[in-house]
Amino acid sequence: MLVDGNSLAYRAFYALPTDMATASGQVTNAVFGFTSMLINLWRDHRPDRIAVAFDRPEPTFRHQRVATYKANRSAAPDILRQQMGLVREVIDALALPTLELAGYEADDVIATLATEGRDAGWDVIIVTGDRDAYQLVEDPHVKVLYNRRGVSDYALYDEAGIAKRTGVAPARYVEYAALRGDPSDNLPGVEGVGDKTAARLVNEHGSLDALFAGLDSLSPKLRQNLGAAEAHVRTNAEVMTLVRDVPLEAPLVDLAVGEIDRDAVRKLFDFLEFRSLHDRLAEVLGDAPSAPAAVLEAEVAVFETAAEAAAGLRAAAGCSGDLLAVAAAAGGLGEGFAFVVDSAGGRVGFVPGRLLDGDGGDDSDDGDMAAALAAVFGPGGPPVAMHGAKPFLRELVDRGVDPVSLRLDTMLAAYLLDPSGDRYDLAEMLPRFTGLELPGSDSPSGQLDFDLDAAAATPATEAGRAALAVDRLAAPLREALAAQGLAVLNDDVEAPLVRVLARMEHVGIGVDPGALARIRDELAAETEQMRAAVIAAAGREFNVNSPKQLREVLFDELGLTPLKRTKTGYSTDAQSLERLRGAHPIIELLLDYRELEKLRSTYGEGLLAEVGPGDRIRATFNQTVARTGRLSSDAPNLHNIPVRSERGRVFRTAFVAPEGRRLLVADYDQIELRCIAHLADDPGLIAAFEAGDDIHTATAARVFDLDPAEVGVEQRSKAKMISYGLAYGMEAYGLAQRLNIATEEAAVILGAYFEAFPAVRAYMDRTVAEARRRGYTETLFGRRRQIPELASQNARIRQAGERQAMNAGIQGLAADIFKVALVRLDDALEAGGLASRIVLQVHDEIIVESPAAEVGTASELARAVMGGAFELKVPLEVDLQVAATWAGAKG
DNA sequence: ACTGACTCGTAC
DNA sequence: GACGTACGAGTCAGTT
Repeated sequence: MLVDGNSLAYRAFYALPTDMATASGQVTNAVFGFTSMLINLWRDHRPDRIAVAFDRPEPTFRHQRVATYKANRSAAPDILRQQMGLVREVIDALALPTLELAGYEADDVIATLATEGRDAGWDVIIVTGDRDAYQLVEDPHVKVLYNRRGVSDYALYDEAGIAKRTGVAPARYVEYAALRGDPSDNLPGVEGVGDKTAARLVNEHGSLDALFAGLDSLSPKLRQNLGAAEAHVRTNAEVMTLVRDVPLEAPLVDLAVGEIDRDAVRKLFDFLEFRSLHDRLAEVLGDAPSAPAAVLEAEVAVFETAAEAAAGLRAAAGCSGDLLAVAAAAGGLGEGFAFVVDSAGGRVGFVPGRLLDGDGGDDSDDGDMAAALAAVFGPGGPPVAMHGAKPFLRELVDRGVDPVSLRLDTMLAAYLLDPSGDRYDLAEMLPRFTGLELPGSDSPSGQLDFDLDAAAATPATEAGRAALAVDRLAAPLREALAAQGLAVLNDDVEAPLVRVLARMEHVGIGVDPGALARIRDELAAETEQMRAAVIAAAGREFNVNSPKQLREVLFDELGLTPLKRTKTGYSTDAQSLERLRGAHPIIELLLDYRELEKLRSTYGEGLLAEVGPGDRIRATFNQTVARTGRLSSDAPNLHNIPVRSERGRVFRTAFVAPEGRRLLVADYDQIELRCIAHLADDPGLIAAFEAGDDIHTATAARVFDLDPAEVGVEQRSKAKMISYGLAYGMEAYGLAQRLNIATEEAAVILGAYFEAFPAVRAYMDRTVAEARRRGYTETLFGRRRQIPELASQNARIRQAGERQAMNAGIQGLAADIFKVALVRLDDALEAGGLASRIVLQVHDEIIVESPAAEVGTASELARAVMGGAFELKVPLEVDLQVAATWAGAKG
């Protein structure tokens, strides 16, 4: 078996996602795919010998013969090249011989050995993704195993197989390929000759000599094209013919397969985190199955009395050692929580919830328990590690304990290491970072696991295992964070932010349910009227909320012209309806109905359903959801409360400060555009901000080369649109849609923008290039985001990845700055001894509920803290409003 | 009754 | 195909 190493690694790289990486950040997709294929090949074909051939970087005779040979090849991405060394290490560990020779390609080496093997009567299988090897196929001894796509789809071709695939016999493959050309090697074929014609010509004439001698028998066009191309077809043939007598040092028979160094393999596979591959390899080699991963064993002691529990907690609080690992029971603090008592011994204590609720025994030692909780989690307590700590912290806050001691949240750490996950659970993380498994998880043997412990798992054992898992994860995660430059972001921003968010969730924001209900009721009455009007205009009853039924009405029955398609049919979205305005009275009615119904259902009904005790809404703020580092909000989502439309904005009047208090609304002015100015270091954009005037007017002045006083409304609006679209990688087409102008015109404006702010374009290009090279983007704070789409072969997916890359650095930096401001403002309000509380945040806006007497102080703090959260090359300006409701004085 | 895909619309 | 990041309401088809 002769393997083309470069070809296989290349295939593997493009077949597998580049977010496949070890905990320390080494991308492994190519080396994984390569290794996986190698193991499969071994398993399926059991060769007596295997050798792997590699290309050399030096030019070959082909480059000398054809100056443009492979000139169209772009360099392999860094993240592939990095892995070639690892591919070699895998081969070495498996003790397979490798071959390479300056001046020759891997194919030539393979051709030489294949020829030698054939002559010696051996069966030879050539493994490659390069079609040139087809010429080597020869019944009955030489076959090609051609890797089609992915890492597991390959076909074994004999002469008939090659003939079926190409239309010619292997012996004629070179002539055929010379005629059709090889775009990947930058060898053009004959104009007008593709697969089919090339095969026909070769089959009818045989050799190139015969073909060119018999041109007269061909159609005029073909004759002309062939005649014109004769020289380079002959050159193609020369270059495509593989060299069968490469001067190798040793003959085939000496290509001994060495003894596999199982220790080295284990070490390397451990480093690469190839656990399943290691098992597969062991199976193929007939080794005894490797010992199943060690199972995490926690010895859980359940405290029976409050006094016992308090003593245990105090002892834990006294241990000034490493992180104290804690885990709540699945039902939350009310059900109990566990903490690690003895890390080395795997001993864990569990405090049942009943002890916390003053039900702990004959004597009432609630005070004792509360004090003990505070001693562990409050000021002066030991550093604590948890997994997904926020709900627990929230419950502590609910119970009057101020939880300040969280240092590591393993879920947050996993998010920081790779924010693209959709969930971060302990059972998955533990084996990935430690080689341990939680009891009851699927065993690698694949057997059904009727684990009695798992079946009988109680809240105590579950929480105990979780606490110990957190304990075991702490060190490797800290290492991984440090290795990826994420330690500071974690320690100074994300981990402290958990408490800030827990406090915000605890406090909630005040609402006026009466006002909310009135808004809802009015909307309900109006939507009903609008619904009736739509039905009347349609001429029949139907469900207006159903896009499917609406499609039938608009496009089948009323005969309106559809403008846009969705996956399932014509689109009825607002943009399409807008363009149909005037075509039928129903359109206007529909647009009004949609607006009102959206407000009624999502915000009217939705918000009322979330009003809690004290007339306050307590949303959940998610810290591990948004891929860019932003926060998200749910139950309810308070990040999309309407503001742009008059009707929608009314909901903000229902978000109120209680009697005697005010809402202080502080928001960053143009933070993302300021981030762009800073990151791009664009003198023009920076100057536009420093001028302090209206940024969009200043931008328009530069783009259209005008005095700011001369900038018209239209021009300002165009500049504004570009500025907003910039962070999202908007193109001319998108701009044209927004401005309702021709794409060509939009392209001109966009061109003028980038001419006025050239460093912005340079920044965008640089960002994409760097992300493509590294496989991830990084904000100034070191926050990473993996973008595997950048390596996609699909242009649409790749371009989407490019826009994500451009956006991540910008939106991410704004998010970093904002989070710093949140943490510091919460601190500052507390340090100032104020009763003001942060009650809400919306990406660039912080809302503080402040006693009337504190409003001045709180405002100053907010402006100072937010404005000083990070130093950019442009000032960070903060707008402040104080009002009784979120609607405020002005927008 | 539940779930997930889909469409649509709201925010920054 | 064309503007990034979220969440949620409602419809609809399929499953339990």
